[in-house]
Amino acid sequence: MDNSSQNVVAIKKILSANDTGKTGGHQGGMLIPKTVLSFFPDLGNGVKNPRYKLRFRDEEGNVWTFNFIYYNNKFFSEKGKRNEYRLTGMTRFIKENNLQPNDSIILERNSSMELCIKYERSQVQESDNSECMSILKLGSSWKVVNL
DNA sequence: AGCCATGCACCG
DNA sequence: CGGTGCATGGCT
Repeated sequence: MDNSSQNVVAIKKILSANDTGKTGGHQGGMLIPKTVLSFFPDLGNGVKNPRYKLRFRDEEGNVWTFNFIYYNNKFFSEKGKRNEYRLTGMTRFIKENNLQPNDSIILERNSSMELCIKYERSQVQESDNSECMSILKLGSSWKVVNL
């Protein structure tokens, strides 16, 4: 095995309200805390606002393209103050999965360097449809019966 | 350092 | 024209 290139395989980011767009922001993505940067390819600081397009596969097999951007104008202009990383282009992913603030997004890299994305809910879903659609865990002697 | 917010460009 | 993302300012 050769693990010299990457040792961080999975990261988890708890979504802020702004990340999900709930606060009226339309930045379309989330901030990447520096503590989790080693998961991502190095963007360097040679140019202003460098970026990569990264493809992530979700658990249903859909592929999403997000932009990993380093906003670093702090190092390129007198008045620049930006020095942070963001992953953008996630609006549709967040909407389709109905992700809320405090939910988590988990990014993983498998052995072939393929990126995957999944999510984890920390809040109980709003009880609009709690009547009949709770998650059901089936034991081996149970089966689903259609009425 | 991280999160909130927004004017504008682009694109369907 | 509405939704989306860029780039950036500002607040905590």
